[in-house]
Amino acid sequence: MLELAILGLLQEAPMHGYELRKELATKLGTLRAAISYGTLYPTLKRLKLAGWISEAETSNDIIPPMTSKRGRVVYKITAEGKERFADLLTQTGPETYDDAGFGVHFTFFSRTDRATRLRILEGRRRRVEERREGLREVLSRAADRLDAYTLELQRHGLDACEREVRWLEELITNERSGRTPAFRNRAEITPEPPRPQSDRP
Amino acid sequence: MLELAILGLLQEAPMHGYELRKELATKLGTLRAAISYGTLYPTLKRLKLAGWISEAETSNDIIPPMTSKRGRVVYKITAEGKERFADLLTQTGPETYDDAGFGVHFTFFSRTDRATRLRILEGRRRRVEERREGLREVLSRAADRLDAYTLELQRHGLDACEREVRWLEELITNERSGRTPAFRNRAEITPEPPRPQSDRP
DNA sequence: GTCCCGATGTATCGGCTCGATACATCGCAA
DNA sequence: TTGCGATGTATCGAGCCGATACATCGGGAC
Repeated sequence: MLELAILGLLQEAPMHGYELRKELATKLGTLRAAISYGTLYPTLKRLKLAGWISEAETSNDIIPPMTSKRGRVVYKITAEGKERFADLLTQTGPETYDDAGFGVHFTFFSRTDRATRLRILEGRRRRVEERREGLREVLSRAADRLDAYTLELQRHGLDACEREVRWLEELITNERSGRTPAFRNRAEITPEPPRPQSDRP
Repeated sequence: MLELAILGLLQEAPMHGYELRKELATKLGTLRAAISYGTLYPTLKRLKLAGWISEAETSNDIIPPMTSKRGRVVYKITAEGKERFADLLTQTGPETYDDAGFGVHFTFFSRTDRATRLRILEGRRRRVEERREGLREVLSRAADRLDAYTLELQRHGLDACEREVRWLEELITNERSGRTPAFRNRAEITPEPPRPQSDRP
């Protein structure tokens, strides 16, 4: 999964490890806090060894922010890497439908075809529905065996599942009807009834 | 975290691995699908080595469903294990506030004191609020740099965060006002005030 | 002036966890 | 009678995280 994410980001621009991590954090921030270095650097090594990525020349610095030339290693994607990316993006397995896998695939949805998008959305929906049914099962069958806190947790989980299923169904409908980029057609991000902190002068 | 969960379950009744896994799946099913055997059995070994749990005699079978005496190993918690459980339940660190840790702690909330419950609820709220702020940041600052799908994912994540914060605040209010077992006051799943878990014939 | 801290940057190590796999027994149905 | 699914214990490889180490740079405190 991390492999897919790295290839996807490097396809946009060459980057070094530190930058990749930050980019990963903002784009995939929905799923995990940030990838750890203990994962990132060995993976970069592995991808380089496999030939999907290669070190870019440090001479012409594409990246503006930093100045001098310490150890910084800039990677770029290779032609084989692009093929690999396309393959990974299209291939689906069970791991495609859990939180991390779905998030990464979804992030790169604009780079794949509608059929794949639909397949993944429906697979994810199936997965969440299974979880939902499991929770309903527990709540209806084992409710008397569980204490109030455990029950409350299950209810909250059930709620989240139902909400996600609805979200997925909306997205699926959009895909089917041709409106590719899914979203709330509201022009703003903030319906947000009360007044949180969205005032910016 | 798994350690805490196992000790908690074994405090209710002696169990063997397979049973623990099922119990884990229903009680903590909200967080993860089910713990894998590759994790469970080594952990049981480790806990036994540490002295927190011990093998129960297979002679008198406490568990009704199964019959004969294959390899089945039934574990029970030791006195040291109970202390350990109480410690783990009270101690809080950063890992207490991520999904898995919070879920396990919450599941055993009825076995700890109100002060600890409040501390954990507030810690979790802080954590989710941080994530929420991060997402708002991205949505307001980097919105033009991201494609529609990525944005939609962030929005969905933000939504989930806001929802969880509201849920946590409700729970915190309940705790503060003395209404210990948190719940929707709907009668549907039994208010459950007068029956903790101390019934064993 | 200098000294320390936080951001930038690469890298490794131990430990937890998962998924796959292997092996073995039991009850039941084709 | 055969064989399949549930029950049950156990190991292995690989991915990932958190902690840690090391090194440079810019800027603010003193």
